[in-house]
Amino acid sequence: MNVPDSRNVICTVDVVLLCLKAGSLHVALLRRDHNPYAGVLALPGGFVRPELDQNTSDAAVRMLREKAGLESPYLEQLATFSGQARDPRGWSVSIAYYALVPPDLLDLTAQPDVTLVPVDVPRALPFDHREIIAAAVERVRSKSTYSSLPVYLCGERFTLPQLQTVYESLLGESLNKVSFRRKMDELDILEPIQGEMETGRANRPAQYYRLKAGYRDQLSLCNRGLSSS
Amino acid sequence: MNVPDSRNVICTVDVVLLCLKAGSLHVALLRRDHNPYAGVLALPGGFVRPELDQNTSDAAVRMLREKAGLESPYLEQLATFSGQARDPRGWSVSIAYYALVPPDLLDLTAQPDVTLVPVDVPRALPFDHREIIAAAVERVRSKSTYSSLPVYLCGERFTLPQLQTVYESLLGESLNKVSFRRKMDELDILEPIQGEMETGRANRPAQYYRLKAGYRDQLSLCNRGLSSS
DNA sequence: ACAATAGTGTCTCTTAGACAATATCGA
DNA sequence: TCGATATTGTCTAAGAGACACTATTGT
Repeated sequence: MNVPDSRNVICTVDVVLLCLKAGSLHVALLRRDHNPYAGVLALPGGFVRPELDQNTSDAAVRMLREKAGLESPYLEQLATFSGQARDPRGWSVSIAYYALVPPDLLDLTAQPDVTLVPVDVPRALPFDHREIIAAAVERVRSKSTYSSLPVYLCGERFTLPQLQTVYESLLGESLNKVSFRRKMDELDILEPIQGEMETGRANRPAQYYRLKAGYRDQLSLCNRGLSSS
Repeated sequence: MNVPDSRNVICTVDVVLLCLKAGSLHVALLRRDHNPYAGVLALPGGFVRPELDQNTSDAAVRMLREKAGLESPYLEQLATFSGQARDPRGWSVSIAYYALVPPDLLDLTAQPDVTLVPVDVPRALPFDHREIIAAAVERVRSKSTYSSLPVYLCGERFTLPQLQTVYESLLGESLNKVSFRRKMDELDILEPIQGEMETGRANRPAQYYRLKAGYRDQLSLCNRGLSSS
C-alpha cells in the first residue's frame, strides 16, 4: 500500500493509428529508436511525461505529432494493457489509444520511418502490440456496425458510394444500398456540399458530403474514453 | 523520454462495484483508511503492487477481496483516468474497473465499512470518482440495451419476470414482455432449472432460470478489456 | 445512342410491439 | 371459485433488404 511500490510501474502510451489503403485496413508502425527492440517495427508510443502531458490523452496526441507528424481528427482511448511480462524493462502499464485518419493525412514520403501494414496479416511484434492492434481492430469493426465511426477514415469530403465502400471494407461484407443510405440519413451527421459533385467518370455524378460542423474533429470530445456511440 | 520521468506517475486501480438495491442501481463506497481524504467515502481502490499483481485486472480482484470481501462474478475494465489534478499526491493514472454483483453477495453486516449509495443521486466524492462512477453507469446502461450484462446483477437463479424488472430498472423504461422473452431466448445464454419454480405467491409459479455453464463467472474472460458484447 | 453508376420509389419479408387467451398458483 | 401473475399464441406495425426504375454523366 506504499507509494514506492507503485513507482516501480512503467507508464506508457501506445497509439494504434489506422487508415484504409487499397481497400483494406492498415496500421502505422514505426521503427523504434531505442532499446528494447531498437530498429524493430512497433506501435508509436512512449513514456508518459508528466511535465508535458496534462493527461494520457495529451500524451497520445503528442505521440502522433512527434512520431507520425499528424493531428488525428479522431482519437479515442482503447484499453489499458499491463503486467510484468509485456515489457522487458519491468512491470508496465500501457494506456492504448486508437486513431482513425484519412489516407491523405498520412504523408508517407514526409515520414519515411512510418510503415503501413495490413491489420489482417498476422505478424510478430514487440511487447503485446499484436494484441493491442487486434483489440483496436475489433473495436473499430464492432463500432462500424452501429455508428458513424468509419467517416473518420474518409477525407473531408466523400460521396455516399465511397463511404459505403469504406463500411464494406471494414465489415467484410457488401451492404444494401438503399438501407445504407437510409441509415446515413437517420444518423443525421452528414450534409451535402452544395454544388460539389464527383465528376470525370462516365456516369451520373455523385454528390459530395461532409460531416456536419459539430462532428468534425471528434478528438476534443473523447478525451478519457467517455465518448458515447 | 527517460524512464525516471515516467516513474513519477502514481499508478492506481479503482473499482466501481455496482449492485441493485430496492430496484435501483447502487455503488459501493468505502471510508478511506489513509490520507489523502482519510475517513471520506470513496471507491475501493489502491496502488498497483507489482509484487502481488500479475496485471491490473489482478489488482482489481485484490481490491474487491481486501476491501469488500467478495469475489465478483463479473469484472471488466472500464477506462483509464489520468492527469495532474485528480490526485493531490501528484500526476496519477487510475485504471478503473467495474464489477456487477447480486445483492446477496454483498454482506453489508460483515463489511461495516461499505456503504451503498444510489448512483443517480449526485454527491461530492474525492478524486474524480464521481466521473468514474458516471462512466461505469453509462457503460452498464448502454450495454444493457443489447447484451446480457444485467444477468450478473441477479443471483444464481432468477425468474424471467425478475430479470425483466432488472432490465427495466437499468434502462428506466418498461419493456414489452413478449419481446423481452424472445430476446432472451435468442441470446441463448439461459437455461431453465428443471423442476424449480418460484412458488409462494397467489399465481402461476414462474420458472427459475440460470446462466448456461459457459457464461458463469465471466471474470476470467475479460481480463484486459477485451471481452466482447 | 450507349454503357455505367448515382439516386429514388416500392414491394416483400423479417422483426418488434400490442393484445389477448390460457395456465396455475394461494386464498 | 376468484384474483393474480406466468406463459404462450396471434395480429399488427415498423423497419430492413430486394428489385427495379429514373437520372446524368463521358464516350
